[in-house]
Amino acid sequence: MDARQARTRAKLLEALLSLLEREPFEAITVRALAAAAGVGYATFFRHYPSKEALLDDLAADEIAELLGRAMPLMSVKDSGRACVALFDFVARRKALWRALLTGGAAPILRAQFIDQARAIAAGFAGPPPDDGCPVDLRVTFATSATLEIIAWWLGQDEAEALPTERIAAILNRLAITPTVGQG
Amino acid sequence: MDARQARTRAKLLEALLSLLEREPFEAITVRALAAAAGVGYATFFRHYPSKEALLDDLAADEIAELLGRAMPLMSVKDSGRACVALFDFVARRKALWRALLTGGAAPILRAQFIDQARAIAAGFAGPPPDDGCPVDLRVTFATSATLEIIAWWLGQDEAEALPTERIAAILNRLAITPTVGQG
Amino acid sequence: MDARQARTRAKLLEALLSLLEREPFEAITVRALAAAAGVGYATFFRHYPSKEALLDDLAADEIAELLGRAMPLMSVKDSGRACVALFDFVARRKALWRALLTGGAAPILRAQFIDQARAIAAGFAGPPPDDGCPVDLRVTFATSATLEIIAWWLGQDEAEALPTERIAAILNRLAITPTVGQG
Amino acid sequence: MDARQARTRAKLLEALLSLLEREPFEAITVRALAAAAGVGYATFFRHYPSKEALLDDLAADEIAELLGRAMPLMSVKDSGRACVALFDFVARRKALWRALLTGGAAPILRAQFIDQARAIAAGFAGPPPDDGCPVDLRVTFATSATLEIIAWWLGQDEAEALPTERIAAILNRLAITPTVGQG
DNA sequence: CTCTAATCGAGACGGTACGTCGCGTCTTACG
DNA sequence: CGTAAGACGCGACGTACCGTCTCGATTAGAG
Repeated sequence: MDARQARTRAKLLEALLSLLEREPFEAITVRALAAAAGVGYATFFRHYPSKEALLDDLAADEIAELLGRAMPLMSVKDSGRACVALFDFVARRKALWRALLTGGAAPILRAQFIDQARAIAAGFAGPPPDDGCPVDLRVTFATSATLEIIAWWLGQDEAEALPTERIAAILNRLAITPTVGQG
Repeated sequence: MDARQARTRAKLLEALLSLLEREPFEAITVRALAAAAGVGYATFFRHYPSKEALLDDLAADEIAELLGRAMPLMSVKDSGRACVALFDFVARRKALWRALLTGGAAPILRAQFIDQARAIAAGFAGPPPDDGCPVDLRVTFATSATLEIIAWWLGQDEAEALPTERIAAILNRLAITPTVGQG
Repeated sequence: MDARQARTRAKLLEALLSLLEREPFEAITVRALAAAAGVGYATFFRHYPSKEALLDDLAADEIAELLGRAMPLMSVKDSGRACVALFDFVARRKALWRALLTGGAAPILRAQFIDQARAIAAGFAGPPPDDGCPVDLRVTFATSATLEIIAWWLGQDEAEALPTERIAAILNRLAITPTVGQG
Repeated sequence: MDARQARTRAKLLEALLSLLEREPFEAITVRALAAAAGVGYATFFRHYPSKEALLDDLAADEIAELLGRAMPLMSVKDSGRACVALFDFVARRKALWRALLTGGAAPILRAQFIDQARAIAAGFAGPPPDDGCPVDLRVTFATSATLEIIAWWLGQDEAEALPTERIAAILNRLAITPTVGQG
């Protein structure tokens, strides 16, 4: 791949990331994006068909990194550690994740998240415990619930927000255990 | 209140309802709405500041009716019956609820739903069991999870979709019991 | 005629007059007019088909009064006195005449003025000196030129404006004498 | 400058010119203009802030050409020739000038005309004969009177209209001589 | 002095044009 | 000769007035 292409893509991703911390995704125009990236307006469309596609790209990276931190620790008996790792990661990039989970960005992020989660779930060898709940629903539920809890936490007042261990424990109890364990 | 106003409002609500069954909310323009309602374009804005506000109104009605069916049956020991009632209601208005839970309509519906759920939760006398999970998060989680599961169910292929009792049971186990009970 | 009607008409005329001193005619909406007159919006249309018609009414009164002052003094040998009377009258209602001669009000006023001038000219018995200039053009020219000079005078800075005798003399020389006399 | 811009501007001017021959300026909407020019509606505003500005542009061209024909012939002793040239020019574009001198277009045209006339007057070296009439008023009067006489002539019935030499002579006598000469 | 009809206020309504904004395509001028 | 800059067509937005209309609530002026 052309080095210039890679550079442009990187600049666009970075620009989106920086704009997202200042205004909601819906309010970001392609023109602003191109300007912030120091790139011609038409050039944007040579790389992405829409700003949604760019966000999708950004979300893929971000989520992959998040899951890369949390999933290795995940196991039936010790999912709690994974949850703590997850919140530690999110806590370090609050502004970005707040932007990703609110407004117009949320559906795209959600879809990406579910896709990646599904891919990982498919990788697990063992047959899921059959309690009548389809695997697809398990994944959807766990993912959505996780995002929901993260979003709620990010929306709280900075001062009185729950510490990461506490919120991680809640996440584990409400979203992870019921879908991973035997129910 | 002027009888004309009430008539116009009703026509607008009905028009939105009918358009929602054909196209996603984002794709519905105010002009199309006004035309479908047989109402002047400017008249729309005399009643609602935006199509979102109209949707909010519609959602409020719809959710109030849904909760009116399900909540009376709700109790700690027998929330299952409420879940079945809920899915029976949704099943009867599949097209509409599909529209409400997908695309741009979802956030508005979600917010309405959480508001109404919070109001109901506030009505419950007894202090919630303190397991470290704030009431606000309980409500948010239960509501989101419920909507998530409904949305998943509506998204399934008609042919192989789970029967309402089965999906209701799953809803009860994943979303209701963990937040209502002692955890 | 109903006393209420007369009262409403008077209130509308007065309202227009007062609004004209604050904003140009084009910027005055029928709604503002009705409000300023303390009259229902629809009521306006029960009296005048448009704000132009109301202005026409107002202009007719105003011009009739102006001509009533100036014309009696008019004669071939002593038109100068008439011109002074004319400017004295205008000077006393500067704000109004400024409004009438600027912006959207001007054409209507002009038309009224020419009509009334033509009517008066028709009343003069003697055949006009035939120098090849049609009477209609004489009247149009004299009227327009008069209004033009008045408008210019009203547009001048208050401080350095010409005294009425001076401007009256100019009016007499440029507009009146050439059309009344033998040329 | 971009060739497209020039092309668009030309198309807009031409469109206005052609529409003016069919309907009064006030009745021409920006939408109709854009459509007649074969140009997008929003594109209009990329070139002119309002239809008035476009008319101003058109008027500037038209008046410059008119004055270009008439002024070179102008001199104290032989202004008559200039008047004839002026009416010859106007006669050749009757429809357009009728449109320019009636209705909403008139004030704009008048202002343009006075501006250009003032510029030309300022170019004349010699000090004006001081008869107590300010130069500014001279110019305003001569210009207005000229336009007035042209407008009257254009408004006459085609059949019985005065020949150009006759109306030119009248113009010279009523408007030009009194302001250029010693009065 | 009453009663009946004209007149009024209030304001909802269907229209139409406005000027703005963002999109995604396509032309052009420049390096 | 390719590429960024940006002009363009499109279409929805929300605003502002327009003039029509339907209400009741007054209020003349005729009987």
